[in-house]
Amino acid sequence: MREFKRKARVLLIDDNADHLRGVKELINIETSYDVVGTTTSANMGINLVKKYQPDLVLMDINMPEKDGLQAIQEIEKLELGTKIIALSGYDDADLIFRAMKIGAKGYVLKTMASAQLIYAIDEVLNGKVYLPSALSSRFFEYFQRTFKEESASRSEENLLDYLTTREEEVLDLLTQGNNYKAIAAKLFISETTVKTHVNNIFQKLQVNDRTQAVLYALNNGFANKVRAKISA
Amino acid sequence: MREFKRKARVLLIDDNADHLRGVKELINIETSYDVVGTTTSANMGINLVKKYQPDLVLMDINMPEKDGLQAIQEIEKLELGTKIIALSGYDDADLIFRAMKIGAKGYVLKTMASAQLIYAIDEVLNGKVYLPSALSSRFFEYFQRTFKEESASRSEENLLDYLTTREEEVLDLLTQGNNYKAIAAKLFISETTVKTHVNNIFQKLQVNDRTQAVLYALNNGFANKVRAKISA
DNA sequence: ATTGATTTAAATCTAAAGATTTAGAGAATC
DNA sequence: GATTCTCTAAATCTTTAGATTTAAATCAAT
Repeated sequence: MREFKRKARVLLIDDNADHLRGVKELINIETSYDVVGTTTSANMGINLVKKYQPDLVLMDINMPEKDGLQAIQEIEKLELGTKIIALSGYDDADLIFRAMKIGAKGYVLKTMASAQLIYAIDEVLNGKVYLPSALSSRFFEYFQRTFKEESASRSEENLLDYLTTREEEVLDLLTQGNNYKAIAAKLFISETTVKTHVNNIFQKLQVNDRTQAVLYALNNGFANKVRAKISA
Repeated sequence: MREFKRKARVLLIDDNADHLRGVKELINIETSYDVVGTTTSANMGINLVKKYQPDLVLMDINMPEKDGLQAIQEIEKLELGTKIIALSGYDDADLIFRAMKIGAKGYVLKTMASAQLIYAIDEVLNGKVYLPSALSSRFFEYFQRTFKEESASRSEENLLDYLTTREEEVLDLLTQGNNYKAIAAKLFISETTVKTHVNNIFQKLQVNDRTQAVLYALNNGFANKVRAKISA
């Protein structure tokens, strides 16, 4: 599991100096990785990433000065392939979700056993994404809740269902920012016909103008609906 | 782990009759759960769910007749609180992602050890979401790839960055479907001023009308941007 | 102190959007 | 065969929307 061509280089960022020392010693004693730097400042950490280009960063995300999540995003923007494991005191689902969303390859609680942290480091350095099962469970619940609302609002009464296929085509072109002339050209019909369709769409969606129609469509899964029809 | 007030009721759906029998025996021998029904047809499975209202459904998602994912969605729509574990022969990231997205509480490969399946059933019946770590790794890679594109296009050149705060407020109201008059009223400024702002927004976003402006905003993380400022 | 950016505002004009009515042709339903 | 639905189209009219120019007040920064 833990064979590397060269010793993997690790950078530690944690505003708690005690915890920082503890993790550093843990890595030095229990693994063959090199701790190339430690810092209690997120901003300094970003500079050290640029300087040392470590393979892995352990990032505390509960820091007062700068948000650790923001720091992760900035490191990701550098596109150095730096792998990041978020360290946190909280198993808050929203935090976990946001960390993973912006590209963290792992998320470990500070209260977890040292072996858990080392295992996570090993896995991530081996190119995997690792979340302890207790946390991945949290993540998935949050994930499903997030996507549930979409399908829930879609299951109620979706005014989009009343549209005819032609009206769907017109609305699709509306959601791409086309005006009457462009829609007429693309559908090979007259501009007045397009106006008729658009007005009917407004009636059915109970809106007053194209912007509202487009917003309704986007907020009620129109794109998914159209793509589903195309792929079916 | 495996204490229930009443014996949990399980329904098996798998077009492979042999596999179906095998899983049924496995559950009968190794667990205390009741297999209340088995079927090789997805449509029949949905009917059986309505009839028996099982606690858990094991759903094969690689069936010829009907797509297992679609069947999962239909069961979810019934809102009976039925927990579903997807069974599949493939560890395809897209399949895993889609299954979890529509509400599957687990995803287990047919090639996995029996113990793995039983563990997944236990966990899910205990209210958890369970993905074997090999598969959750796949899931997360897919998840991050999906969200990466968003932040990537955001990191390039985001024309939204050139907007002034007032212009952001106006655009925010545009993305809610307001016309000039409504925006003027909400910002306590004249309609002509709003027009000026809107025209400046068009220039900066390089678009021709409000619909395109709204679409640009939504496709480039405008909502997130505004909310971030508010919460900061 | 002056420059530059932002916010405000008005006037004017053209173009586009939206509302409403009417209507014919074809397909599907009953 | 009659009816309903969909797609097509035009005419007319009113209302927004959008382009362009000009300009005053405010404010931050050099």
